[in-house]
Amino acid sequence: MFHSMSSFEDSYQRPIVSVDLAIFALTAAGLEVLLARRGGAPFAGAWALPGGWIHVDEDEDLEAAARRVLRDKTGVATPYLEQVGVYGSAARDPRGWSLSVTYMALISLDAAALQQGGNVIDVAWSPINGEAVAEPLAFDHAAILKAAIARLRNKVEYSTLPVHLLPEAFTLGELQAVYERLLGRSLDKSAFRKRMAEVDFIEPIEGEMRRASNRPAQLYRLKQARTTVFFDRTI
Amino acid sequence: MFHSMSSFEDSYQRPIVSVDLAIFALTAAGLEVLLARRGGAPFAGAWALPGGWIHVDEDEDLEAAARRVLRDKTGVATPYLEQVGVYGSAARDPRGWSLSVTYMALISLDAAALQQGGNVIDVAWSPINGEAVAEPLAFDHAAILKAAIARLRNKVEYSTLPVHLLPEAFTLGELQAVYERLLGRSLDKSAFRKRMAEVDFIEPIEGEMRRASNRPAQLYRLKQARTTVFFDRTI
DNA sequence: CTAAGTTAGTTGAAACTTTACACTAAGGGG
DNA sequence: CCCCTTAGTGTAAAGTTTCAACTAACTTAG
Repeated sequence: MFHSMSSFEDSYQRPIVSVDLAIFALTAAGLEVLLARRGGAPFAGAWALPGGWIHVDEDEDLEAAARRVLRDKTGVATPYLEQVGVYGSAARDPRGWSLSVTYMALISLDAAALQQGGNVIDVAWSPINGEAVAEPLAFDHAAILKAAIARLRNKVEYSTLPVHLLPEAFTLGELQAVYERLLGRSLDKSAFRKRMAEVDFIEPIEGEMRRASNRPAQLYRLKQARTTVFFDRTI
Repeated sequence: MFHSMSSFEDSYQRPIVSVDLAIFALTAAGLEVLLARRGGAPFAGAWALPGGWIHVDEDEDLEAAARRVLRDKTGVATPYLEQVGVYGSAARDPRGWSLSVTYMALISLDAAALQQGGNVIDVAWSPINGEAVAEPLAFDHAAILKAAIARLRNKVEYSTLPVHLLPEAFTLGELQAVYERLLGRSLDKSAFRKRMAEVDFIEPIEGEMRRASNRPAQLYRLKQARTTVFFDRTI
């Protein structure tokens, strides 16, 4: 916040700062991340995490900047948003010492309406394979994405975070399926339900059921929007 | 990483970026954090987390900048260092839209040799009481410190992180005492030892014992420096 | 030389949790 | 109206944690 010669504070060269997002959704194919194809240099034509500069006169704070990027690319206004970290070095951007403040967002696919525009010539979902995506990514975005995937996968083990990949109303079976797809292993039904009941973060929607050619299932919703609860054991 | 009109990229006003550190150590009084008293405006005379600008021509990356600040203030070269987050907004610094990249460091008190200099008129350890420090802090450093304390306290529950508050050689009794002081509750000796053995992150130093007027205790060291292991249950 | 005091390190029974799996429930489709 | 499927619950066996007591090894006091 201060340096060794405060009268020189504005003569220090400032790094470039961007806000970049790893926006995750579950599709039929599995976990996918939203990528944007760059229209201009550097890395013109390459895929990258969607992002943008901080608009000093428009963004109140970092999270507002992240929400603006998310809204511009997906049309989604209030998803789960979490800071993953900052990546900064002299080498990561040919234009100079730069800094990427990275957020991850979890959205329900049915809420997204992809948007192009700006300096981006294409926007698309890309399936995640292990800890990466098939396309080579601009800058150090492959490393950033890897960190975001690790964070997401890790939190699945001990939190209610995956609920944000589902639409507002969902059944316990659907929630369990989300956990199982993210973890890559199957879970015991009764243990899963006990854990979810214990942390008390969802509530049944009175009288609403998911109907199919079998016993109907109770629909649930999040108790307080945007809350994540942590278990004290792994799931 | 890119914005809506790339040819304007340099006309966007860049935020101010600093790297600030919450440096923790355990003293006889308990958990303390290192504070620096500001010599110049803004907040001249106020206590703040030690920090500095990124030196674009000197720091290779963010962590190098954090290590430089740590070395300058404490003389410590290779402690445990972890990024806590970025705090950025239009309002947090009167000089304009600014960004604080915050790290927390855990050091063993006996390794530190406090250093003044630069734009700082005093450096001192301040005891942590609950989730704050007695002194009012400059900028939003109280909120940043609160987040760092929460992160530390939380990680004590399920990781081997507290080991970094001890000197290189320590006994299991000393390690348990660190956990107990941070958690504010006592732990069962046999359960504690079982957990530590299970995650296999320390090793006995052959033939070295802590001697006192009682049965001598085996000294241990970290197996690989700077590694933190996570338990899959709370301690 | 020995007894008392202190902390190190181990052991085991009882209480509690988790796991695996089987069971009952409720619908639609043939 | 039987069969199939998925929802939701129950329970015995296996595994973990807790609590507390035990043995070990040293110093100091007498």
